[in-house]
Amino acid sequence: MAEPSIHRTARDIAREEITRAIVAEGRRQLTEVGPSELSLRAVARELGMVSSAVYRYVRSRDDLLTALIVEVYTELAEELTAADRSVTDWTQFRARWMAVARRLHRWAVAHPFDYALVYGSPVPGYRAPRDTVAPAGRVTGVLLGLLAEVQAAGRSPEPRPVPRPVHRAIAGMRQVTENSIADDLLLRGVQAWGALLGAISLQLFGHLHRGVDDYDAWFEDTAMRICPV
Amino acid sequence: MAEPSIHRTARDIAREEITRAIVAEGRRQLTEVGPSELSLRAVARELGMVSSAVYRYVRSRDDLLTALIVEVYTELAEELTAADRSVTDWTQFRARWMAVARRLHRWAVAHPFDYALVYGSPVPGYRAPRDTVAPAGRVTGVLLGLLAEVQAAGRSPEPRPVPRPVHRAIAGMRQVTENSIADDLLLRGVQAWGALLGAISLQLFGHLHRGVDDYDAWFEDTAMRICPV
DNA sequence: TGTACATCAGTGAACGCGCGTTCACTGATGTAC
DNA sequence: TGTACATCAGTGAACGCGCGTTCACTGATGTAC
Repeated sequence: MAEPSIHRTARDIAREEITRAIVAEGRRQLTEVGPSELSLRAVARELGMVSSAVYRYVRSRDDLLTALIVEVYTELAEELTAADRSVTDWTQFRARWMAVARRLHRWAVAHPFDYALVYGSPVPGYRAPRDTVAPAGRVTGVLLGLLAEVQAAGRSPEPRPVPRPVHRAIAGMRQVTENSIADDLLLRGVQAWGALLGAISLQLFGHLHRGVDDYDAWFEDTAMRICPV
Repeated sequence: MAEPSIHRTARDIAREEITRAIVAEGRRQLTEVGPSELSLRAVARELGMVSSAVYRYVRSRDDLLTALIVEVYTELAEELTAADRSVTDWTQFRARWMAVARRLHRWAVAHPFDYALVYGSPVPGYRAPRDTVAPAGRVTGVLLGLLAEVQAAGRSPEPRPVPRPVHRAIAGMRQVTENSIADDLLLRGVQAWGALLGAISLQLFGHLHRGVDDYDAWFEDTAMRICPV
C-alpha cells in the first residue's frame, strides 16, 4: 500500500505472465524455423491473440529477438555451470573441461536453432543491443572461471611465448578477466572455445555429412584434443 | 555445322553472358545483404530486367543460391590452392599450413557474407542439392592434400592413440581420402579446420568485440597454435 | 462502500511493403527446305 | 538467297502470400476521493 513498487496488481501479474508466454512461444517457434524467419504475427497467431496485441508486451520484433537471445545465453550458461559443478573434485580440470564441452555439444545438438541464434551467422537486419552482452558473458564466464582456477592452482600447462603484438591484441580480454589469467592460458582458452564452436558448427551445418557417422564419439575425441589445460 | 553441340549461336552466347551477369549480380548483392535476404526480384531490378525474365535463366531462387554456393566454394578453393603453392619449398608443411590459414582468414574478412553463405548457419528453407558437394570438397581437399603429403613424407607428429569408436566414426573420411592419411593425422586436420572456422566465426559474428582489437595478430597466433602438423 | 476518472489490454482494419512464381502475349532470332 | 515455321527472350500484369507496424476504438481493470 505504501509501497506501490512492490504492490502487484492483477494487471501486473497478467502482464508478466503473457510476456513470458510470448517469449516462450518465440523459443518454441525457434525450434522449427530459424531466427531470421521468426515472426511476431506467427507468435501472436499461435497464442490466439491478434497481431497488434503483442505490441502491448514487446516494442518490436527486434525486442523479441533480444529477449530470446538473452534467454538462450542464460539457459546455456546455467547448463554449462551445472556441468562444470558436476565434477566433484574441482581440481580435476581436464574432467571439468570435458564435462563442459560435452554439455555444450549436447545442448547444441538438442537446440540447433538456439545455437544458430547465438553462435551462427547474425540475424539479417538485427542489431544486438547492449542487453545481450552480459548474458553472453555468463557463458564464456564458465570457461574463464575454469581457466582462472587452473591458473590460481598453478596447474597451467607449459606456456608458449606470446609475441608482443598478440599480447597487445588481447588487452580487452585481460581487462575482462581482471588479469587473473596469463596470456598463454587465455589464448589457449579462446582457441579451444572457438574450436568447440567450430566443431559443433561443422556438425550442425552439415559439413561432416559423408565424413563422420558417430558424432558423439568424434566430438568426444575432438574436445579432448582441444583441451586447453 | 555437322556438330550442333559445338556450334554456338548468338542466342547461346547471350544466354551464357546473361546467366553469368545474373550470378555475378547475386554475388554482388551478397556483399550487402546476407544469403537469406537474397532476392531474385532485386537481382532482376539491378540488371534492368523485369522480374519474370530471370526465370529464363534460373529455375528458381534456390537454383541461384546453389549457383552462388558453387561459385563461392570454387573461388575459395582456388585462393587456398594458390596460397598453398605460394610456399616454394613444399616440404615446409608448417609454412604451408600458415599460408592456407592466413588466406582463409583474409578471404573470410573480405567476403563475410560469402563466408556466412557456405560456413555460417544454413539459409532457411534452402536445401542444398548434390551439386554443391564436389565444390565444397575442393576446399577441404586443399587441407587433405597437405595432410596426405605430410603423411607420405613421414613427417606426421607423434600420434595419440585413437580409440576404436572414434576410428569407426570416421570411416567416411578415410574413404574420401582413400586411406592416404592415418587416423590421428586426419583427426588433427579436421579439428584444426574446425578450429579455424570457429576462430573466424568468433571474429566475424562479433564474439570478440571487447576482447580483441588486432584480429590479424590474434588470428596468426591462433592458427599457429592450431597447426595440425 | 461508491462514484468518477485514468490507465491499460485487446480488437479489427488498414497501410505499405517485398517476395516467388505463373501466364498469355510480342517480337526477335534461328532452322529447314 | 528467300520463305515458312519453330524456338526462344523479354514484357507486363497478376496471384497470393506474409510480414511489421500504426491507429482509432471498446471494454475492462485500477486509483483517488
